[in-house]
Amino acid sequence: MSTYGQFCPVAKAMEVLDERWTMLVLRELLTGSRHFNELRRGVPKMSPALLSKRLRSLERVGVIRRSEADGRIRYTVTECGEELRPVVEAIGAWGVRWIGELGEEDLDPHLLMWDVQRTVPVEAWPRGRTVLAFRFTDVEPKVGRWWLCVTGDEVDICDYDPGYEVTGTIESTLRTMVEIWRGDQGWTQAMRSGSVTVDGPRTLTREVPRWLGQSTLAVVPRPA
Amino acid sequence: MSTYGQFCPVAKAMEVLDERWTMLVLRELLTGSRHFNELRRGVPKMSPALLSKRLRSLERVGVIRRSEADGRIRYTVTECGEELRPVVEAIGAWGVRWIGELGEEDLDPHLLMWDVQRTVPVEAWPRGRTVLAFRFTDVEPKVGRWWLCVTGDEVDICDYDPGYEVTGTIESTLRTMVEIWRGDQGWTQAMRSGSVTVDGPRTLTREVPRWLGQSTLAVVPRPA
DNA sequence: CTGTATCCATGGCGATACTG
DNA sequence: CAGTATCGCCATGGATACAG
Repeated sequence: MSTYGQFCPVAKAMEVLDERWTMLVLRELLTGSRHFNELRRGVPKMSPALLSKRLRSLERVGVIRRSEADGRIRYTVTECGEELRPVVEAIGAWGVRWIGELGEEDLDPHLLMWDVQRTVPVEAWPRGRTVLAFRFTDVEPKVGRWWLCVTGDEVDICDYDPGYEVTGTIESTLRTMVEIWRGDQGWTQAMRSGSVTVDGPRTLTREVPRWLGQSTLAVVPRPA
Repeated sequence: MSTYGQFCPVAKAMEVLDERWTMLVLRELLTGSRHFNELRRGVPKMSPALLSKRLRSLERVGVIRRSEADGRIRYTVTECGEELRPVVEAIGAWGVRWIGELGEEDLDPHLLMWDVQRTVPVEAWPRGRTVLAFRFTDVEPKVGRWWLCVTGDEVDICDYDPGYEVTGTIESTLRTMVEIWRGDQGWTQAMRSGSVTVDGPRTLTREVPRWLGQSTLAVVPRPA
């Protein structure tokens, strides 16, 4: 961790926070990830060695606590770490407002479906098993087909056909789905314009937007 | 500028903001610096080449605007940049609360006196010329003696004796003065304990704390 | 005053494989 | 599950000098 040689609190804070990946690890911790491999899912392009190193840094500074429970290692956010939530939120709000352009390389389907999976409002779904298939038309089939299975309170995401009867299929480009997730465009607009199509029972078109969540930053108003 | 390959707004924002020095340059811009060498005074340990590079990045993203006025180049914060103020403030507030320990290398007297100079509440000072001498006992004399001259609205800081009659002398370690500036400890406490001594007319002891400013983050309450 | 130009070393980080 | 180990690159950024 290199230093700035300044006593300014912003400088002292950034000595920790400006290291590559750190803020994203923090984001994961603050959204509830507590185990190593759980964190990895949120930052899949980060090497495990580096993640390990960052976790140590954060522990040293006092942002997280490392403990063992049930034979598993658990990382929990301390009070000090919890107070970084406003920082992460402020950065996110600024980012969603001012960094609108996404490169192709930002459009990671695994990340999107992982986000989708963990924000499914199960209470809005039917009680029995419901399977929603996703089809992204602009990426190679291997990462373009997903199945979201909701059974009671249980939510599963698969990148292979789990074999259950499919209730409906959502088709769009990956980019469109990401933009909807981020709140850059709305479901209704996208469906009306045809950039998203929902195949299945007629009622599904109305259900889908209520069955799927969005980024917490989607509600942030955009600059005029 | 390296990328994270994530569509998350936090990730997209950090692609810009996590580069070394960027947040400190931003801090300077948001506190009113508009010219290259003015910015340099705020980040003296940053090479001019790198500062130039960062300014270009920030301009490309839309955070600042580069313009020419009176034959000088001027950097102004855009609306996009202005909206980073909450981010910088949140980071500063967290930093002053949780990163208390300062290394010797953080104690830069030039930076401190530059800060002191630009936050002098001139209206609290006498109308005529007043000169306050600073003496830091724990650093080499070359950077341990300073003269703060306030004449009407004009404030000057010198690292050499300007020759005017000295109204009073403040003596302490550099560390103590930095801590007072940051709000880690109060003037009254420091003077009572003897870690700061004020030499001059008897009233000066009461005047000095009102003549000198503090970091804007000094008022942030500290963790119990 | 406002930067550029150049050079060089470092070490951060990415990639991959492997382990208790 | 939760990391280590190793390796090697190249880009970052520090230093210095110089220019319009």
